[in-house]
Amino acid sequence: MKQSQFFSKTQKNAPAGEVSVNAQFLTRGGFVDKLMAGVYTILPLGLRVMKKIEQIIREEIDAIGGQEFEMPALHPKENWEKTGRWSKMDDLYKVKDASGREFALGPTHEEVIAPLMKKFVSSYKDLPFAAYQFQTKFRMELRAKSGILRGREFLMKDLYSFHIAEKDLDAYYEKAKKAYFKIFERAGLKEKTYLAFASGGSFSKYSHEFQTVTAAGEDTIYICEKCQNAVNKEIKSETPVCPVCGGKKFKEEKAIEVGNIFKLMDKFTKPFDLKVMDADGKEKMLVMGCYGIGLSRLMGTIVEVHHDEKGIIWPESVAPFGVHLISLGKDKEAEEIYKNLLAKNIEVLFDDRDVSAGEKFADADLIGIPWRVLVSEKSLAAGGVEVKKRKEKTGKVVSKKEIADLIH
RNA sequence: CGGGAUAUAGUGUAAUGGCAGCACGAUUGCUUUGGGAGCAUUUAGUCUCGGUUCGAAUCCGAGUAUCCCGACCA
Repeated sequence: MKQSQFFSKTQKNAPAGEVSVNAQFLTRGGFVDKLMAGVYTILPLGLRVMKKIEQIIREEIDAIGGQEFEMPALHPKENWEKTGRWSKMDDLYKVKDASGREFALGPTHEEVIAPLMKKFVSSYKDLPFAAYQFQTKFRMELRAKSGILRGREFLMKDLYSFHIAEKDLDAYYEKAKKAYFKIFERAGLKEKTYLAFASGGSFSKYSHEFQTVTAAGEDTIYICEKCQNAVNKEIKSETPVCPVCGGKKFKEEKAIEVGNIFKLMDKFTKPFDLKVMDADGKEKMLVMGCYGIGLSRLMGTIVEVHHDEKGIIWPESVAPFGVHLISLGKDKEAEEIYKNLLAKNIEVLFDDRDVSAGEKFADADLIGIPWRVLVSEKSLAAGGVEVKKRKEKTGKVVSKKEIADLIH
């Protein structure tokens, strides 16, 4: 992609009052644009990152047998009344059409998938079953905050699993837990992400959150010094020792919840009477698990974790481009390198703009593409191009032919 | 939802009751190219509604929006 033709533009200053790091850099870099509090347009640069994250999640969820589908965002009121959440859930967006009929804008999709399963699952032989989607969710946050970390409309991956027996749910739950660790590892958050025990609601003792340690986090977690599992502050008083190893020493940290897995048991299968025939010829109520990851929140969290004073430092796995190619008055030579890199399936953002060198460097640092390849009078005289990693201070000159091998 | 702060051009700001100004950005042209360069050109604004006043960006009231703290948050 040539930067001169790219839709996104960078800004020198962040809007006044915007204090969160993710909002500042993502806005200035041209990744997102705020429409209103908690509601963001994802610009082309941001969408590239989101698609990378989405693909990582897709691969890992497919690997544990999830089947991708897509449910509507607009839900009939009746389904939400059936589960009691129409009146109980206070962050539910409710909309009315001209005839006065009411709908919910989906904050989550148990009310849609449970009745859906009734149509497709009729025997224990159909189980276990797991389905997931990437979908825009709506939650009426009274106080949207922290840039894209807590929005009113946001993209989420939600996975739901259905089982004939609790032990099957338990087994799948453990598989999902492992898949989640892989996802956060691949997204560049391995060192900072902890499994945290959280409130399990009315049916199970605990749910599990994946908490990434960052100062921008809204939650407080206590990390067990012995086994590195964590406990959310909300249950810390009733869980004074580590539920995994019994350890008593904890480190307190601010963290952001990047994922949550939950055993719902029959909470949503019951209202929809989701029963099937088991092998013993008796009808059984299904049990259910749900597993969520907020993609937009994950993108914001990655920025909170990976940045310096100049801008974002994307992990290679989620970077919008692999290489930022900068030409300083050497467009012809740069064009040739651009084409060669593209031919090798490397994603390149080619800064062919007619602006000063300083502006190009500042933008490259802000946007945060992992590799910078510079073509200039100086680099050509030294034998080729200068290649520099975003996270490193200095680069080195390599010949034009060596670039692709270096970058892989 | 409770509390606090703020609201002037795309962004940052000035004008405190008397001509809405500056900088950055954007635009067009020229020049320039190793850390946000220069000259010229064009562009665009007082959140909304009401009140006080000869006169309101400025004072008063209400509303709205945004940010922050808290509460809430499968």
